[in-house]
Amino acid sequence: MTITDVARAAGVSVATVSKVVNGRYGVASSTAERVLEVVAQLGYETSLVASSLRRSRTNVIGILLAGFDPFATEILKGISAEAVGKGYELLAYSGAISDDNAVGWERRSLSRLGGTLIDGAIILTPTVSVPTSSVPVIAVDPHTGSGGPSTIDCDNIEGARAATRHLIELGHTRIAHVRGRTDLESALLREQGYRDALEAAGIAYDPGLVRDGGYRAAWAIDAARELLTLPDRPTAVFAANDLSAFGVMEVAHELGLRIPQDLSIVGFDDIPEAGSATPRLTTIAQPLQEMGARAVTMLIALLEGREVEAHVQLPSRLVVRRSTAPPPEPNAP
Amino acid sequence: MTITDVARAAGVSVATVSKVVNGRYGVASSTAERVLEVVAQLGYETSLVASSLRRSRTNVIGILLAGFDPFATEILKGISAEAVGKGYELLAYSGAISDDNAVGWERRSLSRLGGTLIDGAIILTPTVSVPTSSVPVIAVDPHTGSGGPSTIDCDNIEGARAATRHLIELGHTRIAHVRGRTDLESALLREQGYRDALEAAGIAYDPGLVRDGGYRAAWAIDAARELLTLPDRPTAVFAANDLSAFGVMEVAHELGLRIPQDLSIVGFDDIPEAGSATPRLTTIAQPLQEMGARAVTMLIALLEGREVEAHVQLPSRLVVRRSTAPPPEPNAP
DNA sequence: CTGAAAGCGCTAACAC
DNA sequence: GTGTTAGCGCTTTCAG
Repeated sequence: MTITDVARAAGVSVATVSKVVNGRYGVASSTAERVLEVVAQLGYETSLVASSLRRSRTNVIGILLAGFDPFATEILKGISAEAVGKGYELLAYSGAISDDNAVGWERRSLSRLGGTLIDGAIILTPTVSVPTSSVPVIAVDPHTGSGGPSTIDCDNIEGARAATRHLIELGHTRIAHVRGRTDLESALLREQGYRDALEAAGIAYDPGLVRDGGYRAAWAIDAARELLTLPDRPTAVFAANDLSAFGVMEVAHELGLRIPQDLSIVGFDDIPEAGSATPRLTTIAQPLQEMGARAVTMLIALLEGREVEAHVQLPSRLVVRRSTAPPPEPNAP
Repeated sequence: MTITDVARAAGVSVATVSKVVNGRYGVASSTAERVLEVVAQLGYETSLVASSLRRSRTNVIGILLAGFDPFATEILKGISAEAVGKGYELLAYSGAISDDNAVGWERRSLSRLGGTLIDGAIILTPTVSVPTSSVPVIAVDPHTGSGGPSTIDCDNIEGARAATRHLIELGHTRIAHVRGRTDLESALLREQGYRDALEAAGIAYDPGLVRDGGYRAAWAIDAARELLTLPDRPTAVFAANDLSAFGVMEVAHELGLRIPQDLSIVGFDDIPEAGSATPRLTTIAQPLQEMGARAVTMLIALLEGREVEAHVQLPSRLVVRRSTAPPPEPNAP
């Protein structure tokens, strides 16, 4: 089903079909009518690939991501809701991820799609600072905050402080931290917030209570196993994201520790799964859908030649559920 | 950044660059080395668009959907997890949806991407039976069960029976149903299951207790408003999906009805949001991620020329949470 | 108003 | 081993 088939069936040239399909002027209405009829009958639809190779605009917004995890899909929901009715198509692309290309996928994806297929891109959690590209770009939860494209994130440092403070206020003093992906700024900021809150409460920072979780449940499980089998094990864990928190919960369960009686856990993100975990996870909520919506608004502004802020930060918020409680042995005065 | 730039910089022809980049034989290793160096330096990446126009295979799996809603994203998670390491890239595409193209988007998307950009497609909840297409297709939660591509769904009818039976066993007799999208087979089957269970319990089917919800919260809200302001209002509602159930919950709240004391609600799907609703929603769980995973397995089989089942049905399962309880005034014996 | 022709970036025959 | 050439399906001048 190509434009040539249509042209042949309608008895006109491909050029004419192209004009009709794209609503260009300079075609007799009788001809246009006949062509449209054939188009409808044959079910012809212009090929995105071929037209994007020739055209400068495609009205397609690309969303570049490393995989469809709960964090990414939550942002996608916001993007999708905001984009509806705006005349853009959405194309979420996840390149083939393997170990040797785990870093730098966003640059690869961008050059693979950019320039022709998509008019602009929203990149979710880029691992490296995104290079100046041929198309406008918005980065969500970016690598570094300066120099690159406009970025959107939430108040990571204050969120982490609030999480840690919550545990301190419950009476915890041995608070572990399962760190995020150290190549992301958000992970660094969350660790910083954790240390800030500790310091503000006069609790000494203990590097032995911090482990890498890489924002992934699998890694967090290893981290948690080390942490929770420590001679003087922590009574609370602040995990850098909800997925890590789930990993910690799993290990706690395995070890026979009750949550929250024996171990308190706080996550970060507030993905929908957090609310339905057992017990329901106390966490720091990021307005993920709103972040996605803002990304769309900003990208469309860019596409229309308007200026946008270099950086948008949305507030984070502590959501107390059932995974946190005072420590088993209250610190006697 | 095109292949021509690389060729010029390396002092060779574009054909040679193409051969090197694609690992074809017939290039001196010294030349290959030099080209690779330039490629790395310039950060060149072959354009998906251009190569797909020329090539027959792209190693890209397309996922065609109407929008990134919780149902679709849950399946995407399963697809993504299953596809990792299999050498395929994922491209989730949502065309610009508007009112006049709400039906038939899958055919349009398929012809827009098919043939060149993607090797095969997974279509989520197609509104019409998918035509024979140029590429292999798997449909999830399809329109009709026969004639078209291979399909995947869950046991909708038994799920709906279980949902209704659960309400009946709690003592409800006035059970309303908020119907799904009537263009989808799953919606029809769920209504059938509802009627089956009613009949099995000797409860007369009352058409006045059934309303269209279109699988959408917004529509379900209208439906619920009618249902819950009925003179002899139902004491329980079976909503065709979780999103509709949320709509019903919202109206109940608005009307001052307590859930589950005054009104019991059962949903369908068990999206992550169901577990974190207040109260937590009793629902029929579909193995959404597994359905996505199976879709990938089957599509890859098709791409490799193997045969696959025409239809895969996975079990559904009642998950009792806090939104269901016996009716306010027990039916006195 | 219509069609012929060029060319988007790339790959695959085929010459050299 | 390497380069030249012909298209993939489409849009866009530019003649007719």
